[in-house]
Amino acid sequence: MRHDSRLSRMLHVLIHMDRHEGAATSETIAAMLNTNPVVVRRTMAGLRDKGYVRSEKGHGGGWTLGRPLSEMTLLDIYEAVGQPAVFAVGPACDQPACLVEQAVNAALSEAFEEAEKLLLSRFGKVTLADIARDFDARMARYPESAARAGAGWHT
Amino acid sequence: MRHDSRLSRMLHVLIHMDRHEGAATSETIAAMLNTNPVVVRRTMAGLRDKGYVRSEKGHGGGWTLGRPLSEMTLLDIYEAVGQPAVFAVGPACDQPACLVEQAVNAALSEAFEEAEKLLLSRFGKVTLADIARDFDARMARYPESAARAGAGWHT
DNA sequence: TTCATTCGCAACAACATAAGTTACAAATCT
DNA sequence: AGATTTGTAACTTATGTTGTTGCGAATGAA
Repeated sequence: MRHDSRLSRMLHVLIHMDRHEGAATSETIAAMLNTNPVVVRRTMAGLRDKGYVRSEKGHGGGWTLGRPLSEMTLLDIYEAVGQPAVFAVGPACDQPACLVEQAVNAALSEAFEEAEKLLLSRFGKVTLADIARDFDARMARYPESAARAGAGWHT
Repeated sequence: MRHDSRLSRMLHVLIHMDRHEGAATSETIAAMLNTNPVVVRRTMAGLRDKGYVRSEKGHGGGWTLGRPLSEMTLLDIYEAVGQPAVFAVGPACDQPACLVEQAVNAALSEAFEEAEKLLLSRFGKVTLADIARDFDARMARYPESAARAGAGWHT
């Protein structure tokens, strides 16, 4: 099963937007993510609905941040992109009549729910500003990449 | 993304096999899982390779347990079915040149790895005998289902 | 006003993967 | 020999993410 990369992509975009003056068009963002402007609009729509970004039509329009990175957590963005299923494995049947299967589902659910709880709780504690800070640290460590990274919109 | 149900199915089958005398054919198992004999053989092949089950061809052949349920953990079976990807969400790119994306991947990986570690560690602590015991408890609580559940091969 | 720019959205195609199916060979037992 | 049963390859189906096309609506500039 190919995994869902929307969360990763949106985090990437948001941090770039924070480091960039003015609005970014879907076209620009798509080039950065190696994808299509329509995919960008589709995915960013969820973030717009929650107020994390704003969009403007027409000349000079595009996408801008709706609030500072310090006020967005991984959990916020995860939810804004549609709370995709966390796990790629799950039960064969949701309401099995078979008691064996019920016991199996119970054992699996318990483990999965615990792991999901941990994951989301951790997501809730990490802000995009934290990631941006890590980016700054990486840029300081690798000055040869810094030129590219600091030059605005890029890969 | 539809999830992978192989782990769930194999746990289900193994416990039924434990409660059943003699070999079970792929046909019988497939009927129980509402699937196809070939899917059963394909999935059980992994368990056979690890010795959790044995298969015999020809008359009176079929599948039997290779060791007691108390000596199989959820982790064992998870690995035997091919260690499917645990998570349905992941990075857009595995080796990004972009330092922002690297920072994003690092933040996500850290959270995912921690959750996966917890999940697999928990899997390692649960034996199939534990699940079978839970099944016994459920059967005691719901005697009306017990007749069906105890009658050998069923759904 | 007219025109270029840009988002919004519906509809459809491409692609990946789990699951289901068909067909046949090989092994085993009666 | 013949029936049963697994082993496996090849193909099809189903589902979900991603990619693409097309067109409408809004915005700003000339």
